[in-house]
Amino acid sequence: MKLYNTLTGITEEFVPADGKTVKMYVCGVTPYAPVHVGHALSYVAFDVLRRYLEYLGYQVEHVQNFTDVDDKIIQRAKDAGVEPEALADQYIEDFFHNIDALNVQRAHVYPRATQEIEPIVETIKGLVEKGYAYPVGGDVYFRVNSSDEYGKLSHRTLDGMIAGARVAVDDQKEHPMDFALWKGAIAGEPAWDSPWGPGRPGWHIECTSMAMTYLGASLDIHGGGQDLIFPHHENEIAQSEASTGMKPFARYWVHNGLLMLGEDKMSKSLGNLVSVKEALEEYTPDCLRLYLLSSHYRSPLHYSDEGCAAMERSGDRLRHALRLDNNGGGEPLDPGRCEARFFEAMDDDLNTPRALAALFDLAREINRGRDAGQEIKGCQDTLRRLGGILGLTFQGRDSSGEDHLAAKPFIELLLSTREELRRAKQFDLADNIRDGLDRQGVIVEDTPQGARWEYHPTD
RNA sequence: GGCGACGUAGCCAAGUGGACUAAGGCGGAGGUCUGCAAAACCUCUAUUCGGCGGUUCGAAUCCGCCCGUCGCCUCCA
Repeated sequence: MKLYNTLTGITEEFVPADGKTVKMYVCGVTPYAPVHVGHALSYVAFDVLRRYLEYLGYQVEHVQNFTDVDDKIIQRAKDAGVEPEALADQYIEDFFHNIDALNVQRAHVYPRATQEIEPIVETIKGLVEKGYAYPVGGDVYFRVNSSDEYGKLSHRTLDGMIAGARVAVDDQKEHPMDFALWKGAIAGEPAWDSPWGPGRPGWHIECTSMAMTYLGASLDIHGGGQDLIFPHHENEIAQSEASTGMKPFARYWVHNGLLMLGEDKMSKSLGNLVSVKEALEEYTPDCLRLYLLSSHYRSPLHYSDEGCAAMERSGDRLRHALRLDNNGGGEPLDPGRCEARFFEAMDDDLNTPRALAALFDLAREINRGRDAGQEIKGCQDTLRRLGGILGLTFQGRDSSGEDHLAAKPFIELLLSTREELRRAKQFDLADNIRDGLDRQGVIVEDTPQGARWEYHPTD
């Protein structure tokens, strides 16, 4: 398949270094707030990438970290009067709960920065010994000038960055762009021992260390949101390549576009976010996936209720095509053309909008084939299989909640009365019951198997 | 200020030089089904791709300028 590589700026044929095992590291969250739909966009995109690579026959080794020590966690924990570790635990649990609900396959390893301090310190030690980093005042900084390739991922130069004039001046640092590998301890904050005194890891070094610990010195794919390209991933490259002397640290850098809410990107720091939990209260997991996959993974996507609601209906369309039964035993319908279009789209830098279009066309052909009396079973199996590569479950809204509705026996009593009235051709009275229920939020639909109803609270 | 992305139907969104006389979804309009509805299905729904120039036999697709939107340069998926 072809993948766009941020490092080279072009779409390249992707093949893992050893031809069969894909080492994939995806940047995880800093757990101090509920996981939001923007995170979901990223993890669903990489989930689809992984599922597709596995479908192609590769074995994927998937590692995703938690940055469980950082300024924001410490601050939030202080505000909430809990230990930073407890706060992180709470949001890691939230992360798993919601990401599982979205049918995202779990990574094989989820290292946590706080549990990897030893290898992190070792990595920093090595960088200091080789002259790529220097300790000063309890901190350790990476010497940005030690690499003439610094800026190769984000495609910018040190001069250009400084011209931005938003670089904080710090007299301790040799160069304004030097970044912290180790931060000296501040009283009352979590700290670990190190050769430079007590402190904690900087933001970027943990990923370098954990990626190497669990996947080795060279990764096939390193992923994350586009907002991580600079400085996070740029710094990771600098550290990692300096540390091992091996280039490239990651062969393919894959970045997803950012989710927008209103005029800005959805982000924890701006506070304009919709949590996955909130979204799942309104929409099915398939609906959210369809929505997140309806635009290309590298494009920005605007989140909206209207958009999600539209996707719920399009999801119904796919589900319905799978529910149909054969209507006569005619010629089997051939899914080949749609299937080929699906794979062609997926091969082309994971073009999920086009892949979805192929799925919708397949659904239409199933509907048409059924009406024409053709054998549709094979096409339905294909639709289910291809949808599975996109992580779709084809599960509709769970209607079991209605069992708990206190009014259920009364509704069913009214409906059986209505059924008798209909049989007696007393349609005015029957329609009265239907309209009356409708006003209470109970939607009645007649089917060959009898009346179906659904409760939609009217708020 | 520097770097980058984008602007396609009422809305979302593919397509990036020639079978595009522009996918797909939502919405809308007709139809089938139904006692009537609903749901579902089927059909139709952009002579045109932000604007103006240019290159080319040929441009939504390449180049230039203009207008507009967004991202990164600071924590962020």
